[in-house]
Amino acid sequence: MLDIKLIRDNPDAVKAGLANRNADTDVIDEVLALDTTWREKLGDAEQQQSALNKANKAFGPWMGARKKNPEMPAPAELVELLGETPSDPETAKEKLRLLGEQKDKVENEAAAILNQIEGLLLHLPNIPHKDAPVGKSEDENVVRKEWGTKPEFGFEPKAHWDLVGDKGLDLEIGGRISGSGFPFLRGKIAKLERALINFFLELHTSEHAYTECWTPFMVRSETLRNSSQLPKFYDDLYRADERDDLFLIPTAEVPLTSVHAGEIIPDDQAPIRYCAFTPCFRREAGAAGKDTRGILRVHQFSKVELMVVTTPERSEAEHETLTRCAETVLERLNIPHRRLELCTGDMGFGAQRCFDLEAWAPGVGKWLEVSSCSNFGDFQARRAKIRVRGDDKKVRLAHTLNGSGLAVPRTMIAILENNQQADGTIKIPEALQPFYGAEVL
RNA sequence: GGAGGGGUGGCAGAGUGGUUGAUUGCGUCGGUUUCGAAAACCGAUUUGCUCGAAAGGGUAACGGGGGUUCGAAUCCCCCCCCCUCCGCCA
Repeated sequence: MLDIKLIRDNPDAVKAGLANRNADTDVIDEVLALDTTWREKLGDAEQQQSALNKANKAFGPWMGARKKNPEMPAPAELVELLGETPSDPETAKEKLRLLGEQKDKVENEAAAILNQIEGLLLHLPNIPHKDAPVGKSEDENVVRKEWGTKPEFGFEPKAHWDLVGDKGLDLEIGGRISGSGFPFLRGKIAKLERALINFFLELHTSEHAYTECWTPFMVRSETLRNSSQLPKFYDDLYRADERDDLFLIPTAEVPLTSVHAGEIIPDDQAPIRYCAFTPCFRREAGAAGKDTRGILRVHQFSKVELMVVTTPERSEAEHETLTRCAETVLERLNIPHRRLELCTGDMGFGAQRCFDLEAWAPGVGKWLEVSSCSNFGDFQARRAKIRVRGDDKKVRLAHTLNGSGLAVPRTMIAILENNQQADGTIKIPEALQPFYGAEVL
């Protein structure tokens, strides 16, 4: 969520940022107008409340005093508020009740407006970081680096769906059980899936400083709002059913981001780094008919996620570190890949800056996104109320970051397609062999 | 699913309608004392919103949301979470 104070103080900068993201900017004027009214009503209500509080505070002692002396006059606070000396407590009560109703009315009006403002803010994306390249669409993303060399084959490389039909990737059975986009794996491919998950986790926990987590795979709507999937992306989520407020997680980012929700973390405990394997469930509502073949785009997939909570001062450095951790996975697996910096028009809703890692897949002849490493700034922290406290005791919003490390299916595609041999077998990358238990698949 | 107990400040733990944002203890920070430290003593120690240039003022919060009342941490209703026991089931 954007900072209402930033919008107040610097509406033009906010609009410019939103415009770079191809987002609507008129809503900012709407928010500003509502905000002005809200603050007027709030001040009004609080002033009335203040007067009522003073009178109420004096009321009890007055009642007590009247027990000893029924002639005890009403206290000055009460007289001041009512503008007259009440004849008896019952009359005073009635008048206070009416004043309270007046106050409630204004208070409710203010609350309704605040609600409206929040509704608008919840649908606004983050403002891009000043260093993020400005651009309209994915065509303007910037390649920051390329690693490895694309393999040369003495034959026409096959796409993964033609490579492993006999090795246990069974899309039809998945379809029979659950529908399209739910791959069924058995035998060697099932084992390869497990090997990749273990390899990822082992690398990030043993060599990188991430704490392994095991999270719930279903979460409440509140948890999804914290990390900004809700309210805007409801259609992309699987919901358990209407009896429970539970959704299937689209990524481990969701449960991990809420681990420290509501907390104030001392600066010296930052950065807090977590990683977790989870299945990810996505309806892919907006992508129907796109990348339908093989396991390019599926409704359920495995992923190991990296997530960081840190101070505003450290977040940029952490962003680079996190991205490097994800890149290391690809390097160890010897997969040709590149790092893309997303332009303002292509970044995800909550990101202020984002690097995508793309693995080369020679069979399908495409770069495949296997990781998206984002710095959210304080965008998620504001929703989740995650804060940090410095040596000077000052409290400020934390920064959150996350990235895949990595998504399994597309990494698997890259391994299969890059390491295919003329005889139809696939060489297992050396780093993965201890986890897979063989050199060839 | 059934029965019961409970959710209060960093922690522990009081508080059942009126100067209680909240007794007290611990912890933490500062000071006195000391060559230094411990102990002792003194003081400080939540966060949000809002008004204000600032100083400072106002307001809100005792799991969450409603209600009763002139007034709610305290009474009523709904929901969530934790604990114990029973049932059921990996």
